Amino acid sequence: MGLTKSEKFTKEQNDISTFAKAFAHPARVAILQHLFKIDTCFCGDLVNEIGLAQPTISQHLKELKQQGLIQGTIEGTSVCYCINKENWNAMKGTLSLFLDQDLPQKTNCC
Amino acid sequence: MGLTKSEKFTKEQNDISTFAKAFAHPARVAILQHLFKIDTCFCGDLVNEIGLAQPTISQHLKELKQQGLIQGTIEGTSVCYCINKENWNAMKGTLSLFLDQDLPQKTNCC
DNA sequence: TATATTAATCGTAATATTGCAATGAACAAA
DNA sequence: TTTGTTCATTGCAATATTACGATTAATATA
Repeated sequence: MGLTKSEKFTKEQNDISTFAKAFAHPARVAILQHLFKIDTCFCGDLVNEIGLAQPTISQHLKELKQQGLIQGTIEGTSVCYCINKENWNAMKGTLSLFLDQDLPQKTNCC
Repeated sequence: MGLTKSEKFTKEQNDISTFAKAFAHPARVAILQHLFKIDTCFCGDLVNEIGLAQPTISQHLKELKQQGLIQGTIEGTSVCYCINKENWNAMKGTLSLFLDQDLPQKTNCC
């Protein structure tokens, strides 16, 4: 069917999976890494940096923007993107709780 | 096209996105959380715990197993699943490096 | 005004993912 | 041996994702 049954899961579980989806594609990972690395606000050379077509990059940027992980402001003909630090930290908090889970102390049985 | 162009990205970028894909679905998040919570090795009531059909759960388990995040051993007619702690920690390490990136100290320009 | 630049959007094609009914394989128990 | 239990696999349908050419919108510049 291809349709995730979100209503079967808790908000936390849906949040975690939605955050994960945000960087479940290497192009979006590359975009985010680049925005972190560049110390001036970054605009449109992501297309050169990453080897994908402009509409493709634009589409990935749109997804990241919808998730709130990045934000963009128009500057003349170009658009200036950067990390939304607040939302990034919120994501980090949610995912850290998930990743840092501890196993009950026992000898693994399998 | 629907085909990710993995060859355009670094191994690290592909690793991060592949790990993220592992829990980019709430059912897999729920499975992992349950395996963490249960203090005895877990077998097959994931189907009851989560409200999806047995083949669907089985398919999600297969993906998690292929990623190495869980492992299963056969016990009679049932299969005992648990977290592969070593690989989980490896994933945690890779993702933490990504999530803990710091922005260069500057006033946000957008 | 005309032209160039930048980036979003539209439309489309191809592949991936999700979900489940039906079936099969392995084993336990009667 | 037959029956029941548990879980994997197969096959299929529906939706989602990825990618890009063509176009559009907005602005800057000549």
